[in-house]
Amino acid sequence: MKIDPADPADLSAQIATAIRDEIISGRLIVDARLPSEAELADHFDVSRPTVREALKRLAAQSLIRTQRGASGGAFVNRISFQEAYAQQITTSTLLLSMNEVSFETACEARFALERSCAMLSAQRRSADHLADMRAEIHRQSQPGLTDEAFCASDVTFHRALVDGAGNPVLSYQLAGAVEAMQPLMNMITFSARDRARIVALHVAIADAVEAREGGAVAAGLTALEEETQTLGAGVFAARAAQT
Amino acid sequence: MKIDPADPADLSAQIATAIRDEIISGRLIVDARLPSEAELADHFDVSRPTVREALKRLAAQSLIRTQRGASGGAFVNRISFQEAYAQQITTSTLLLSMNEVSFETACEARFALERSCAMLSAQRRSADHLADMRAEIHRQSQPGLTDEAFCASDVTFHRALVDGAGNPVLSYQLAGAVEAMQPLMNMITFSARDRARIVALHVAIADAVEAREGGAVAAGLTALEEETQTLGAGVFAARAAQT
DNA sequence: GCGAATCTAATGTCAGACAATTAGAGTTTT
DNA sequence: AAAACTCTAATTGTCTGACATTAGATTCGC
Repeated sequence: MKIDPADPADLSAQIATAIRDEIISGRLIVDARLPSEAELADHFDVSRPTVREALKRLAAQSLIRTQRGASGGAFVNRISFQEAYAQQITTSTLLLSMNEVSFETACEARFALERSCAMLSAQRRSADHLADMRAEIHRQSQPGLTDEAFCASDVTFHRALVDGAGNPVLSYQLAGAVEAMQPLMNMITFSARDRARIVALHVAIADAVEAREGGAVAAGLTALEEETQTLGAGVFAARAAQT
Repeated sequence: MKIDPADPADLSAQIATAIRDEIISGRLIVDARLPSEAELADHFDVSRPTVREALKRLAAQSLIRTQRGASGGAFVNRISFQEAYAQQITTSTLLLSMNEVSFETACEARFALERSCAMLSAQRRSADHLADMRAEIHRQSQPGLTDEAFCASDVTFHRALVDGAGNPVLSYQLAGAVEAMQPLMNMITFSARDRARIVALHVAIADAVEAREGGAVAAGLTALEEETQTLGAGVFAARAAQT
């Protein structure tokens, strides 16, 4: 591991970067134990609090985990799909909410990405995936559902569709795209007629998945995108008029 | 902001979570200044080093930035697309390298996602995007190129294709998919004949983009996926035989 | 009025100490 | 001999207090 001269950057940031590079390059493998905080402090010629700040940075990215007690320490963490999901969703959500990304752009990206699962999901989906989709459709059809619950069910429906492709990498990448849209979707008020149209499209998609017709699934998603864009445009216009 | 009782979790982790929730929920908006470390320490009834560890966790996720000097402090950071790219690539790369994701699965996901840009990129690409693609094709055709340089050029080619869709959210999501594949691609040794085939497919894709034929772009990507899968399977078989 | 020196508030870093936790060795008991 | 218990040592978690560094704000001098 390299040392750090008198840089303008924080020492803890430099140390974190140095260790992160060791992990990414593979020189520190999964479950390897890092030197103790005291040893790291000695090696980098800094104090223990500074080393600790560096380690917390890495812990925030799920790159390491720490364990107390004798033979404890910091260990290189095998990042799980679940942890990666969570980080991706946090980053994507904030990126969208902080950068004035238009509803149109976000929506377009989301459906374009989801269509990439259409073929695979139609081919590979299990009965469980289909049952999940049908269950969510049933839930969405209940009257008296709040808009938030409707959106949440919508997300679950689409997650089932994506997971049907049976490719965990694809599921991971799409988690960010689908979930990050939820705050934007939550701004929409769904009338009964809107919901009926959306549920009808969901039914069409589920039918296509059941029939293993990938092209029809993609077409259904495209129709759903148009519907969603129309709804979003309405909300956008109303908000602009209000201002 | 809520306080934290005697939890099993680290105090710094709890504090980081509390502040992160404030940011995600929008109660702390972009460029808002957090209380000083001393004030936070007082509020949460912990010491300043503990508060600092919490803030470093947030800084590692680009949620805040800090500034020294009078009227300095920690500010809610507007996460940029560039920062989000970097985080996504780091997470995706580690996820793939640490979880024994098969080349086949990663490759399938990558091309499935990239095909989602085919239509949009064919419709919207500028002359610049096309020129970038042509330039990379030219570079890839040079003899004596190292495998690493060939892969790097390949990534640049595909980034140009993706950026051609003119949707920053799409570009962000795909950055992880395309870049995370690079370590896996670097394990492949490309023979002259392999390169010729790949370059020919790149030419076909570029031609289709130039002609604004989205279907042909998607078909080209599918052909490229097959070629890549064949190459990857060869490497995989050789490595298995070696063991 | 403008520039330079000073003040001040905040983060960055350090040193040393103690608390809490846990694995493992050693000891005692059955 | 095996099991249960105790003790020890190593390591992270936290606290206190201090000093260094930085950069905006203020004041003073001209």
